[in-house]
Amino acid sequence: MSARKQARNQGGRPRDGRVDGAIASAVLDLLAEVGYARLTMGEVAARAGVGKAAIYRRHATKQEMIFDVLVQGQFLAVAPDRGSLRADLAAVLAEIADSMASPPPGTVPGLLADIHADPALLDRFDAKYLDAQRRTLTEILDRAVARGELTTGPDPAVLNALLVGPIFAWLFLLSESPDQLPALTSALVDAALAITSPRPAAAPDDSDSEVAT
Amino acid sequence: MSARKQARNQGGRPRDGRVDGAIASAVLDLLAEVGYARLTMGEVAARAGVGKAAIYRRHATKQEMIFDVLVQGQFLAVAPDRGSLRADLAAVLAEIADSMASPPPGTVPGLLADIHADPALLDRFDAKYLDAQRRTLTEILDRAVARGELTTGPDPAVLNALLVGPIFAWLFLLSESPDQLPALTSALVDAALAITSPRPAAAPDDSDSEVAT
DNA sequence: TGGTTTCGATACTTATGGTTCCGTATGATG
DNA sequence: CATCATACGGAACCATAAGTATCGAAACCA
Repeated sequence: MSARKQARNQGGRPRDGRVDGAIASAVLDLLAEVGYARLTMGEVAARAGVGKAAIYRRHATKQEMIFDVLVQGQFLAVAPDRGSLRADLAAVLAEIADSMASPPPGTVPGLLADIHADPALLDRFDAKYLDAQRRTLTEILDRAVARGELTTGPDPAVLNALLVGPIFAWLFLLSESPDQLPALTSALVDAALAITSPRPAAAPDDSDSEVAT
Repeated sequence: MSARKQARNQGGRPRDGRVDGAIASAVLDLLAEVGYARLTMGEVAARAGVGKAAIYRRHATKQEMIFDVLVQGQFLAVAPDRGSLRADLAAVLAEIADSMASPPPGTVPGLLADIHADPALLDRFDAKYLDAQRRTLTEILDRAVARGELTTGPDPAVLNALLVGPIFAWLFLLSESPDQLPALTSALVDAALAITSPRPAAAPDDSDSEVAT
C-alpha cells in the first residue's frame, strides 16, 4: 500500500540515493535537537534540502519515516560464538544496551508509543527487529545446549524479557544514568544464568517456610 | 505555575467534585476506545459533559491530564511483610504486573513518551511513582536483611530494573500475552533471588577462559 | 524523441490543541 | 441579604502541522 518499493522501474528517473541519506541524517539531527514530539516534516525537508514529496515518496507517514530511520540502523549482529553461554549473553546484552542508549534522548519511548499506536508498524517492528532478536537468542541457547552447559533450553521469550527489559527500564523507566549500565548488565548475566540453569546445587534458598512470621 | 491547587478559596464558587470524576472516566473510556494518540480534549469534554475550561482549570495540558488520571489511580501498596523475601518479591511483582497490564492497550507506552517529552512531567513521575516504588523496594530489602536472609542489600535500583523491566518488556516490547505473565513473574522471583544472594555455592560457570576460541 | 518518474519548491486542505471569551450559577464572606 | 470571587458549560479564535496536489525542470529507458 505504500510506495516503499521503487524497484520495478519501467523507465523514469531513478531515485537519488543521496536523498535517503540526507533524510536520515536530518531526522537524527532534529531528533537530537528538538526531541521526538517536536519534530516536523517541514523541518526535516528543509534540513535535508529536500522537498516534502521526496520524503513521502519513501515513507508513507511521519511515524513510518522515523521508524525506518531508527530501525534500519539496527543490525543485531549474529552473535558469533564466544565460547561460553556467559560470554555470549554478555555480548548480546552489550549490543542491546548500546542500541537503546545511543539514540537521542526521548527517541526510544516516542518510537515505542508510535509503534503501539499503529498495528502495521507493530507488525513491521516484530518482523524486522524482534524476530532477529529472537533468532540470535535461540541460537545462543541452542549453542549452550550443544556445549552441554544446559540440559533443557528455557523459554526464549522469558529470557528475552529478562535481558531487554531491565536495560529499557534502567534508561527509560527509572531514568538512571547510562554510565552505570555496565553494572546492570553484569548483574543481568548472572540473573539470566540463574534462570537458565535450573539449580546449580543444593542452594539454601528454597526455604519458604523456615523464616519466622 | 499551574492552577492545580484550588485550596485557598477566599470566597467564590467551589469546584464541583463530580467534574473530576467525570473527566477521569471520560479519559479512561476514550483511551480504551480510540487509543492514546487519537484522544482529543474536545472529545473528553463532550464525553464528560463538561466544558473545556473546566478541564484546563484542573490540568494545565493534555499530557498532564492523562498523567494525572493514570498515575493518580496507582497506589503502590505498602507491601506488608509476607514472611520471606521470596514472598515479598512475588507480591510486589504481582502488583507491578497488574498496574501495567490493566490500563487500556497502548496507554502505558504513550504515557511514557509524553513523560519523556516534558521534564516537568518526568519530575512529577519520579516524585509520585518511582519514589514510592523505591521506598517499598528498599523496605523489602531491609526486611530481608533484618531476617538474616541477606547479608548485604544489593543496589535497589538494579533490583528495581530487574523486576519492573521484564514485565514492561513482556507487554510492550515483545507484545507477549498478558496471560503468560505469571510464568514470567515466577521466573523473575528466582532471578531476583539469585541476584540478591551473591553466590549460593561454587557454581561451575565462571569459566570464561576455559573454552576454545 | 517520447514517456515516465524523480527532483525541489510551494500552495492548499484539514484537523486539532491551547487559549480566551461569554453569560450564568453557586457558595462564602460580611 | 448583598456582594464578590470563582466555578460552570459552551463556543469562538488562532497557530501549527500532517498530508496532498501541483509545478516546471531534470534524469533515465526504450
